[in-house]
Amino acid sequence: MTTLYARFAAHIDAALDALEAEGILAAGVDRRNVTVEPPRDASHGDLATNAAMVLAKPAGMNPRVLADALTAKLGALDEVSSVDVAGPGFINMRLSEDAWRSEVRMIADAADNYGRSTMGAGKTVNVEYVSANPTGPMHMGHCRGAVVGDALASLLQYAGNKVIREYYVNDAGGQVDVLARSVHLRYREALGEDIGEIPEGLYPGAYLVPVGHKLATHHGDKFVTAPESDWLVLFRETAVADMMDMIRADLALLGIHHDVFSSEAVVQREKKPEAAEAFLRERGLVYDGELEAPKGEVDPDWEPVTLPLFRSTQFGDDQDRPIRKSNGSWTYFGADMAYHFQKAQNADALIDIWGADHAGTVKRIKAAVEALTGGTKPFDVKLVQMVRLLRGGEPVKMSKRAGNFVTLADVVREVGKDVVRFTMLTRKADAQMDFDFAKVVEASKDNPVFYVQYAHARICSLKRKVAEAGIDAGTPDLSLLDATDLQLAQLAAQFPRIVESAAVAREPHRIAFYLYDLAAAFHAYWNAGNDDPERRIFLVNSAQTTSARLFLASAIGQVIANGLSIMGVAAAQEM
RNA sequence: GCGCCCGUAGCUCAGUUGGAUAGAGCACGAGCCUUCUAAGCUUGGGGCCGCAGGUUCGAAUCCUGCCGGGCGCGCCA
Repeated sequence: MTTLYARFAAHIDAALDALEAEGILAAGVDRRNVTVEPPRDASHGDLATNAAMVLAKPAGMNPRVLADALTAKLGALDEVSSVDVAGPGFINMRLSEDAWRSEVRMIADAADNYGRSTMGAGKTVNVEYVSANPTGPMHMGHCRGAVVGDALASLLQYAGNKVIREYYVNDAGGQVDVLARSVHLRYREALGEDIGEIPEGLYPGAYLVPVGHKLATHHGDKFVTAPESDWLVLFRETAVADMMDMIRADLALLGIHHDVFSSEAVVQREKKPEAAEAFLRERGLVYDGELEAPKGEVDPDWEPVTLPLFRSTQFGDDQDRPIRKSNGSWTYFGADMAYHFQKAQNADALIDIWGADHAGTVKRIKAAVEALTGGTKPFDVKLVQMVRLLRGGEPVKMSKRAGNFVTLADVVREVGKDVVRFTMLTRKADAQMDFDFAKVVEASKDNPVFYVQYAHARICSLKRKVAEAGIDAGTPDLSLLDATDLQLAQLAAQFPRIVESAAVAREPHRIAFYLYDLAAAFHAYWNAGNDDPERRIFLVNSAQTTSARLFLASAIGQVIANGLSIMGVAAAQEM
């Protein structure tokens, strides 16, 4: 038993096969653009397909002729009550009520698995997200990418992919040396020294105090006056490890757990960049050359230097990119390139979630992945736009310098994990968004989190009431569901295709918008009972109808719960 | 100067990958609670989908050029 939309896609495919066998349709015409969807206007029918229009031209046929031939086949199906051709060649189908009833039953049978797809065919997708520098706690700047990446990973799993959730720890650059020096100050402080103001350029945050204490406890004062070379590595590794513990704890507050943490330092220690460079040099994709002077503001200190450059212009970049600095060490890009090569070894496809401020480097890394994998590993970079933090419409002031940035932990503590996660998914990732502390906790339909939760809570409440009344809802007679009831089923039946299209587009926000629509339809259904008592779900005088409608309502609740689970949001039992 | 993203109702945003008469919420107007959660529902007005061309049966969606906004353009990370 397959879901309704999947089944009709198969029906249409079979009908086209039959037409090919009968010689009506030329064989081998590409069917990829054929779709089955609900028509925009419900008066057109329950399902529509564009098959005739899409296939007519490549098959050298008149769309109406093809549509008529298809119509004859589709009209013969038991589930179809009527078919007609409209406009330029749309085929509109109206389904029997039993088709929708059986979909309701299917939701109940599949339960937590309703909407799961095999589309991903078990292919492994590596999703790299967060990857915040290990120099302090998570702040709100990291939040959206974290939620979008995590929800996308869940979505892909739901759509049939194996998923690796990965975090790239940038523990090899200059910023972790700065971290180590900042910790050295805190270490001296822990030993009783008055360190005064934290100098410009070091991390001022108090979160480094415990790291200093720990080092003081373990090592006493032997590094106080020692040269930096004696303690830098130890302090750096200790600090990074502690920062990563903090970050993991922060992510756990959002329900986020990565499978793999990859260290940039380890990538370098294992000579991965050297291997990548050698591979690319062999193919003439790395060469020694000079960079052009930067455009825009003229830097008086600019001097041309010969560096090993990756030929990213060959893949559409504006400029070839250096993989090593003049001192011989790896650039961020040089190491990152090797890191992506490493990820590609264990996955069929790669996805990175980046902040929009890194948009400028997308081309070079895509170029590198293409060069290193010969284009065999699809690789997407999803950019996540900035979030503006507001409180009652006023921007929240933040200063990184002063160390008073808004931490993720604070926000989760204030408004809750579910609100943060849902809200972050109520916009396309590449659109800027506002996050207003006042609005996201508002209990109104202005706030989609509550609106969707409320629908689920109402359904749960209903189940409790019916159970308390001692009605046996075990074997409902679904023939008691009428056309009005079944409209809800039609919307619920779309869930599997929403999951698939969201997974293909890599846009988890579509789940949020769909759930909002479904919740709206349920609230309307519920309220119909306020105007007309006969339309209530719980009818005291009819256990039969009550159990049928409760079965339907439970199915809606199931779909809401499944959607929320993809988003990582709890389905409220009561509110 | 160059690159990326964006431009849809007064405001905040969707728009099923090119489909039929472009949709929600907020705000504004008019209604709906003795009984399943009114934290809700019903209903009205409101649009040159930034502009101009192009591609085709068909464009908010794809291409080109403008206009306007955001982000980014170092051997940083």
